[in-house]
Amino acid sequence: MTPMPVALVLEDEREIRRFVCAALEAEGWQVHEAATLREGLVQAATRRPDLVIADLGLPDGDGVDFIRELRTWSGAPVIVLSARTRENEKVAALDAGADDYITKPFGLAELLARTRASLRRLRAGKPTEDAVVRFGDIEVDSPARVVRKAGREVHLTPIEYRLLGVLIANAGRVLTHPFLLRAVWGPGHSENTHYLRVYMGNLRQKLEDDSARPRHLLTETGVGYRLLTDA
Amino acid sequence: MTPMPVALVLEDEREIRRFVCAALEAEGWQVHEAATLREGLVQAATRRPDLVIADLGLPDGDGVDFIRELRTWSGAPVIVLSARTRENEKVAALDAGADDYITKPFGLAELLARTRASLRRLRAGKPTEDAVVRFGDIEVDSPARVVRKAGREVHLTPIEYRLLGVLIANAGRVLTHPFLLRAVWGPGHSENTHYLRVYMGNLRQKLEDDSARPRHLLTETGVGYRLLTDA
DNA sequence: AGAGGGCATCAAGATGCCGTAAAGATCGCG
DNA sequence: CGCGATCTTTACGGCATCTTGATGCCCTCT
Repeated sequence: MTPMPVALVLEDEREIRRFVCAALEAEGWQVHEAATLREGLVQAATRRPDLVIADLGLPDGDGVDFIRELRTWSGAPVIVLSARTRENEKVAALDAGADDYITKPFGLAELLARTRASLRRLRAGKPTEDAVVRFGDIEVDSPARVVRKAGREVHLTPIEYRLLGVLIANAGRVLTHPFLLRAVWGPGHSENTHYLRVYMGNLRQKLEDDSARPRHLLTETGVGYRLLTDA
Repeated sequence: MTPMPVALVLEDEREIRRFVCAALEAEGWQVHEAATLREGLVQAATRRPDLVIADLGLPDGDGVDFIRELRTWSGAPVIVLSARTRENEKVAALDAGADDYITKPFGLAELLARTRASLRRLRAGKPTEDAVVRFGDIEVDSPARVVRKAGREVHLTPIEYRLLGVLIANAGRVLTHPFLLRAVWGPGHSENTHYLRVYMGNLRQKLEDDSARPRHLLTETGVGYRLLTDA
């Protein structure tokens, strides 16, 4: 992967596909293309991409199925391209294992920024486990179960801490409401979205400088939340 | 430790136990004995041995569990005695934190050689783990098994002392209820959270200035307890 | 401009955990 | 066999946390 990262672009509209491919190639990616779900799976299996960019609306099937299938054997990051109109499809895709999403129409800068983020996350691997995680002036000491902000210790309740832990374990990814609810409250509570609003509010209150304008604990309207560790 | 090193022999078969103890005493060790896992943990906590020799097959549990529990608060070298020749048993014991492994039947010479090696390593390696721990006006003298507050000696019962020992060994980090219960009462008592409330209460009564507003023995509601040594 | 959905914040119950005291049960020891 | 120390268990008041509902803002669509 190190010499030349490999990307797979799965998109049926020829024009968009060319645009995305050109942008990635200019950034130093080796790009492969596919226009159908079926071809996408074949390409993914043969090319072993380090990154997949996939449209959801494909002629021969749902992009969500593609992701679910891919996830059975590959951990490569998947960025979803989606039209704004289908909000719940976005959620389904993220729940199926997508890492990020971009709403059409999108700009070049945004696309490249997200690919870089995905790649960075992949390279970092997972030395994130039980070490000390830092972002901004925040410090999460997992072995000690202690959180500090600007050196001063911050007390978190059990649920607050668990929620933060899930966000950290998936830093940079967009996590859907149902995913977070299942992860923190367990199966069966996958709908009380209001819990999340309250507890994300608490976390912001305790960790962000300006809880009204968060820099790390971000809201993805209609979809979920995301922790940004580099900002 | 220099005057007379302390050893703990954990072995259920009376004959072997006597044999090992006699050998160690002849070598200048002060020896304590235990025949069960539970008693072993109690002895280890109260005697603070410099060396532990443990059988794997105990009437009330697996010796591997003993090692794992011991390792949560003590770094003393552990030599395992075992009739089990299987490779994975050995690996399990060493993974749990054992330092050496002797297969039964074994000769006196071999046993003594290994104990000497342990002792040598102990003397050389660590300039004695901080024998005396201080926080606030409290002073815990581990080798002497004595606790003082503001110079005056405080009497602790065995359980109180063991609980304090585990907290000190993991100072600064939050210890969950099950963890503390296993470490102090042994495996199988991991649910009686109320024990902890009672004994933390006792410790606070004896050690804190204002037991209602503790400065060192802190509670993490819904999670566990932790000892703050700098405050 | 108005309606509606999603979000943030606040604040009041409801819940379950925690601390304290004190009464049994157990053990070691003389 | 009895006594004291320690451990275990029970009971209960108080409090941290969780849950739930109400309110207002912002954005989007009609």
